[in-house]
Amino acid sequence: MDERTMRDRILDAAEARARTSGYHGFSFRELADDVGVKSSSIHYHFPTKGDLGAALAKRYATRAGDYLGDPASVGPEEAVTRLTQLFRDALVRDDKMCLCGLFGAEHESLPPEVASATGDFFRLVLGYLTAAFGPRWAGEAPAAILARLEGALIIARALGDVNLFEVAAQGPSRGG
Amino acid sequence: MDERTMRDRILDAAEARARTSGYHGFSFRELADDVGVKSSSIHYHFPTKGDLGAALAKRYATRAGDYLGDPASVGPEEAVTRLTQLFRDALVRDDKMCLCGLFGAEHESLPPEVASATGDFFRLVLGYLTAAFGPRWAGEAPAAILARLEGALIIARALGDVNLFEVAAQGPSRGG
DNA sequence: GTCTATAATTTGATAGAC
DNA sequence: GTCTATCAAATTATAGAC
Repeated sequence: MDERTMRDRILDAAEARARTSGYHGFSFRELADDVGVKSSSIHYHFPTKGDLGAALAKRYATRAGDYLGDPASVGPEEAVTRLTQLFRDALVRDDKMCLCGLFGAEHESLPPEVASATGDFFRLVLGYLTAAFGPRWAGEAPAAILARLEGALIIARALGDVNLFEVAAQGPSRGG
Repeated sequence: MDERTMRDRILDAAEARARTSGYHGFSFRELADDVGVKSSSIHYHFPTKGDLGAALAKRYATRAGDYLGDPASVGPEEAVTRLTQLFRDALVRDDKMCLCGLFGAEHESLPPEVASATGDFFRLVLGYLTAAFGPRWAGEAPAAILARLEGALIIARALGDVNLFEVAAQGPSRGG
């Protein structure tokens, strides 16, 4: 049996489509077909597409935060390793974009509540790295690390070459 | 007078919208209104949306190549400087995404001809950096530099903070 | 080359029965 | 909570007059 709530099943279907096509690239009808209900039932759980998009970004950020854990107890290297693995999972395990990377690229065309929740994801990750690095950190800036991972995902997927992600994710520290 | 050809006026309007909303986020009707014609006239110049999207990505790549110049005559530092300025212009001057960064994120949901032309942009830039760096280059990999710039654009726009682009674009070489 | 007109489909969203 | 039925608007695209 499917133990997920209908709300979660809808969010799962929406996330899969949004991470492939973006906010403007999926419809309530498609989600309804994916889940096996009618589109009016989707509207019962999420009155508007903006509501759904915002819930999508919020759940995505919450899950990322849970995966990354407490920055105070991981240390700088482990923090970067965990974040890198989060993006590698998106590429290899899910074969999908980072939801908020794609929403971030569409930022100006999103309903305000979706744009806001997308921003929260980036603030969460930057805050995580900043906290894990501590005030004495002299290495690559949190924004540079996160940017590299978002971009690496795009390039690797656009060129169909997983290794390009590893090359880009490796960053400045090239063993040699 | 407007010296641009109708084809270019359409591409200009389409680029502005695509760089804000993505491939799935604009319509022929909107472009027609922007340019001041009917949507059937847009179809005369670009029979399908895929034709338009591919032309968009091709023109974008060509212009980027013209801006970057011959890699054999610029040297590694100047090559990175020029590429960085290309992305800074997108953020500050245009207040738009990189067209191919957004198309790349939507890659799996694009018509084949658009996905292909988008890939050409990334191949062009990576080839440019690779050529400018030469075989003895031991610094940051071309894919890492390009990834950082694409991601920096997304993050800076999503958080409405131009300085985040500069921080991320700065990369590993932090003067201190 | 641009227009009017239109086709066929899809979109986000609502009303009301069950 | 899901359904049927429906809406008004928008979508990509085509046919044919001018």
